Formats: sequence, structure tokens, C-alpha cells
Amino acid sequence: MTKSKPTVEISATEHKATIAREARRVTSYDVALVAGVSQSAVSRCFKPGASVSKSTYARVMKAASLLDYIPNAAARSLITRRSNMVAVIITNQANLYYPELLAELSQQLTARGKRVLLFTLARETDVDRVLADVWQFQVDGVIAAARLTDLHIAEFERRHMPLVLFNRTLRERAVNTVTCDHLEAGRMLVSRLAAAGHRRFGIIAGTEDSTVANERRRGACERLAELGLPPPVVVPGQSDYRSGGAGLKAIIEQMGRVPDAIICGSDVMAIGCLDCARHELGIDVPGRLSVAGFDAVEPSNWLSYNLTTLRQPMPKMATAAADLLCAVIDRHESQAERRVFSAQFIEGATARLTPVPTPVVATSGGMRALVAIM
Amino acid sequence: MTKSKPTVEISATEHKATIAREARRVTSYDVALVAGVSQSAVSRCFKPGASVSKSTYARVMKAASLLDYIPNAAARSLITRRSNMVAVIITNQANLYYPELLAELSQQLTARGKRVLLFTLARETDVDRVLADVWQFQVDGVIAAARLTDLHIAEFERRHMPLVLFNRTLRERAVNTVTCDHLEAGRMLVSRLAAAGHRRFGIIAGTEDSTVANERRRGACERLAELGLPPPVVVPGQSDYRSGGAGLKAIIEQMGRVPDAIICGSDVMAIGCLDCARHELGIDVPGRLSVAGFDAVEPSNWLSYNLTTLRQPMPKMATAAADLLCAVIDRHESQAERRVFSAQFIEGATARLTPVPTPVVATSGGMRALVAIM
DNA sequence: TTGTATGCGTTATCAC
DNA sequence: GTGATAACGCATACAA
Repeated sequence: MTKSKPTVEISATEHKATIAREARRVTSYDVALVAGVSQSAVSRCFKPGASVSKSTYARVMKAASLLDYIPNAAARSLITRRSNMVAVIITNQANLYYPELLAELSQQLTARGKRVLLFTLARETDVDRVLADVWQFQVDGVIAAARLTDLHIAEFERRHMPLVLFNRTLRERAVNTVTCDHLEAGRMLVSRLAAAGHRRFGIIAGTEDSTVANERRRGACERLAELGLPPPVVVPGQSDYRSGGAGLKAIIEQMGRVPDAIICGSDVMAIGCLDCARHELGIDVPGRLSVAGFDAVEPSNWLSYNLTTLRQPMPKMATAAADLLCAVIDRHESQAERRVFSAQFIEGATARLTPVPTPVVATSGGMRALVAIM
Repeated sequence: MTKSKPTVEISATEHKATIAREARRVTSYDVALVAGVSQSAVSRCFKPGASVSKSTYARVMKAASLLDYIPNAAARSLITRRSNMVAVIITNQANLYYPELLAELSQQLTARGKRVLLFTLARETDVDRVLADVWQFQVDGVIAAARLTDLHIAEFERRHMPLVLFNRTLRERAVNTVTCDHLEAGRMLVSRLAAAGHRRFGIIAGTEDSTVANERRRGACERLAELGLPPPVVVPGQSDYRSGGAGLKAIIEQMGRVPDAIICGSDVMAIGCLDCARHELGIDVPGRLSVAGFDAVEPSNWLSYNLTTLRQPMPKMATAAADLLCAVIDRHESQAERRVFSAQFIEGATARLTPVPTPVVATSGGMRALVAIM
């Protein structure tokens, strides 16, 4: 009986002690030793769909669990050239205003076997600094909700790094993007407001470098021009609450009167504008002034606001971004694709959306606008 | 002239083409070849504080930049046993309500040379599933803003994985924690409200498994009992906006009248409660009813609300968590430490904080409470 | 199905 | 200061 099979448990405990003494990690080789098989057999047991006999599998798994063995992803990625990590580059701003974006992305990517390595930017211009890290960490791909320049994109191509831009576009290059049609959203909003007879518009824009807010503004201005309405008074904003109130005052000052409608580059500014109008200036909204925003952030549908706004279909967009990226990573689809989603109009109650039942006099301008869009 | 030194540039371009043809990554060996040095020399050039001559350094860096070489973090971590990645485990809930937490953590950890690998939980109970991944990815440490059981903690210890709990505690084990003193916050709030003469309290609790909301409730109840005030009517909530309104109605129904004050487990519920009181039930706040919350989320200080609440010092707490974790990782500090921060009282305008200038009759109960806390 | 041998790209150790 | 060489922990081609 010299060849009596060593009890797995005893060997495992002993071996575990040895490993602890040597202060090293548990490796597949250790498991192999305890299970009495080769290291490659262990490796195969942890690869789904590999050919292993039932008995070997059982022995290996038992040993692995006794030793608390977990495969080392770093070593694996070294040889498979897959880290199963995806970098998400997002500005603090974006994360603050759309927390659900990160949650959805994380959820969707996890469902596809990828983990999120987070890169946050204090400013949009910090991209260069984080990109260096992105290359180091050998991520399988990148989802960027930040402004990348043509040069950045070129580097992605040079390094064959799959990339999906989220709510950013770049005309110069063919690149995968997932966006909401902010231009269309801006136009849609103006159409609805104009149809209700609004003529004098004010616009509180987002920060200079916010492409999203810029597109919205551009869409609104375009549509206003098409309808033959007077050009809006546009004032700058920082996309925050304060900018809403400040913007409202600036518009009134510049216009010399309260406008018919104010379009804000984001809901938070719209809420700031609304609060300022109602609680500071005593302006009746929507009686005397209509206020509308974009995004449909959570507070926008609270009773105190019930904001007229346009919703980006974030969950769908996040899913699309994850799909697109994984298609490139897993199936090497190199054709650039753009997935564009439409914003959904939320009526709310801060904008008058039907024409005033004109008593006697209608301004000819108002009527013209009404006709123009019909 | 057979030994003429090959021009670096030409060699680099050639070599780059070779690498591209072989469809492999650029390695330190490639750089060494182009720079005309050994692979170890290249490695040293990328290790801060290593001993390399100026000229070698320059040659290597030039070659590296020509080849677009970036060290492979996976290979590095394999041998250094440092991934420079930190796992952040956070519930979707928490991320939705405190987006600044993740931003701050990311910021602070980046400043310390660590990257955030994100693990989001749909439910607090999903911890088990993500922990398996955490082990795989060889992170250097974990910051967990999720409920871990005693068993989980045991596994962290077994694997020698540095851990910092964020806003969660565990009495059974000595573990690093960063928390806000929610019990104290609950007590503080009751003290202030009681001092103003409030006697009949309602409490809208958070979800069953929210330790944070539970602590707050416990603190409030404790203090009420100490002050000899009647026990509050406690109703459950989901920490969301809807729960605020629903909770208010439930309390009124259960109490048979409008309470003097309602304490909500979170600001969002407080805002829901406030909106319901004012816009649905027409209750004057703070005239007839005081409403208070916790967290000082952004909307809480908007003009429409100006909520009475208590702020958690998130930036400080995030910094503390990063500090604590890095101390364990880098300096192997094994002594468990608890860093507890106090909440800051924000007066706001939704709770009456001074006694009613009693005309003639003061309820003896109210007076007793007043005396008790002085 | 299983084991042997090799390589992934780096850092660390040691001579020189 | 520099270069050879051995790890690190795993996956895979290949032979058995």
C-alpha cells in the first residue's frame, strides 16, 4: 500500500501553510500539485468549454476551493491579450448630472463580461493626461464621454484601440458614436413653442466647450430663423443652477423686457431659471414666461417643477454604446457606425404649449409663425 | 565604415513595420533594439529613480516615442504584485444619490497613483457575485460602499486584501471604516426640533437594508425618548421621491392628524414629503409642519426647497477613505482604524427652529422638552 | 483527455 | 551604469 493516494485535504492544508510561509500567491501550479494533475489541466478547468473529464474537473475544483484559488487576471491577459476591462472616460460634470449613465454602462458592460476602469476628468481638457494611463492599463476598449480631438482619435487608430464616443461627434474622422440628436431636440422644442405663439426667445447656453449644449442652441436658432422669428437673445451659462437665474436676469436686461420663452441648455439651468423667475422676480411661469430645458433629470419631474423638457434615452444609449464597443472588441467590426437616438418631448407644465385663445388682437408676427410651422 | 552606427530613425520605422506585420504589441525589447541598449535598460528608464545615464535615457526615450511604446501594466503587475487599481464597490442607489462620492474617490485615488475599477450593485445583496471578480482582477485594495457580511470580511482577511468600508460598519470585526456619524446626526436633528417645541414626530425611514437610514432613525428615536417626548410614528420608505409623499400621508393617517415635524431618512424623501405637503395637501411648511432630511444633496438648497438638513462632508470622507486605503496598501498599516465625521447642520427653511412666541398657553409637554435639552 | 514545453512583457537580481 | 537571466502566473500548441 505504498502507492496509497494521498488524501487531498491533508495535502491541501499542508500546501496552504507552505504558500503562506513563502508569502506568495496561490497559483494554478499549487492547485495542480494538490489535485495531482498538471498545471495545464487546472488552466483548462477554468476555461469554459475546454475539454476536461468530469473526474479531473471535480478534483481540480475541490483543490482550488480548498486553496482559495482564483485565476490571476493579469497573467491571463498577458497571454490572451484581453484584459476584460473597458475604460470609461467621463467628465465630472457629466457624472454629476447623469449619474445613471455610469450605472447603466457599468451594468451593460458587466453583462458582457467587461469591467469598467473609470477615468474622470476635472476638465474636458485633461484628456491627454488620462489617455497615457488608458494605454498602460491594456483595456480592451474605451467609451469616452469627453471631448477628444482629431489627434486623440488618430492615436486610438494607431494603437488599434476600439473606441466609442458618447454624445460627442467628430466630423473629421469615421468613428463609432452613440449620440442623442441634440440639434433635432433644439429644433423640436422651438417648433412646439413657436406653434404656441411664442415669439421672443431667450437662450441660456451651456459652457463654451459643451458640444451637447451647443448643438441644442444651434438647433433652436436654426429653427427660429426658418420660422422667420426674431433672433433669440443668447447668454452664456455654466450648466449649473446658478447660471439659470443669472441667465434669466441677463436676458431680461439685454432684451429690455421679459421674453416669451427661455430655452436652457440643461434642466439644471432651467430649474435655476424657473426658481429665479418665480421666487425672486415674481414672474408667472408659464403664464407670462415659458421655461424649458433638456435631459429630464430626476428633479425635473418633481411637483415643484414639472419641467417642460426633452429626455435623452440614457438606458438605450448606454446599451448601444456597450453593444457597439463589444462588437468591435469581440468581432473586430471595423466599420465605423453612428447610432443616433431621438429625444423624447416631455410636456411638463413650465411652458405654454397651446396658442393663447386670442381675445381680439393677435400680433401679426405671432400669426405668421403659427402659419409657418403648419 | 562597416561599424557605422545605424540611424535610430530609420531603424525605428523599419522595426515598426515589422511589428505591425507580425501583429504584436510594441515591447520594451523592441525599444531596446531600436535604441541599441539592453531590454533591462529600457525597463529602468521607465522606473522613476532608477540609475540610468543621461545619454541612455535620451536614446531610449527617443526610440520609445518613435515606436509609441507604453509599458504594459499587466506584465508589470505580474511581477511587482501591484496593479495600481483599486476596486470601488458601490450600490446603484448610492451612486445615483451621491454622484460626487465616486467623482471624489476617483479624483483622490488618481492623485495617489491608483485607478478605480468600478463594481456597481443593483442590490446590496449582489456582493457575492462581484467579489469573485474583485479577486480575479488583482486590485491592490477595495473601498466598499455596500453592505458586507462578516463572512465577506473574513475572506478579505484571508486574502490579505486591504479594505475600507464607506458609511458601513461591522461590529463583529476590526475593519477600517470611514463613516459619518448618522446616529449623532439623528440625535442632533431631534434636539434642534424639540428645542423649537416640536412634540409629535413622524419618521419616514429608508429601505430596510439601508444601514445609514437606520442609524439616523435610531438616533432620532433615542433622543426623543431621552427628552421624554412621545414615540414617533415611523413608516417605511424606499429612499426615493415617491416615498416622501406616500410616507407623509401614511403618517397623517396613522397619527390621525398632521404631526409637528417629519424626519426623513434622506433628502430626496424629504423633498417628496415637502412637495406633497405643499402642493397636494396644502399644508404650510414650516408654518404647520416642519420637514427635515439628511445629506444636503444639490437640490436641497434650491430656492423651491431650501431644505433643513444635515450634510455629510463627502469630499473629506472620500479623502479619508483614499488615505486610509493607501496607508494599508503602501505602508502595510494593519491596525484597523475608524474615521468618523460629524454631519453639519444646515438650517434651511423647511423646519421651524425657534420656539413659537407662545401667546398664552404652552403645552406642558413642550415646556418639559425645552427644559430637558437645556 | 492529458501532460510537456513555451511564451506573454515586464521587473528584479545579480554579476560585470 | 549596464546587460544577462530568472521569475511572475497563466494559456496554448503539440505530442502522447
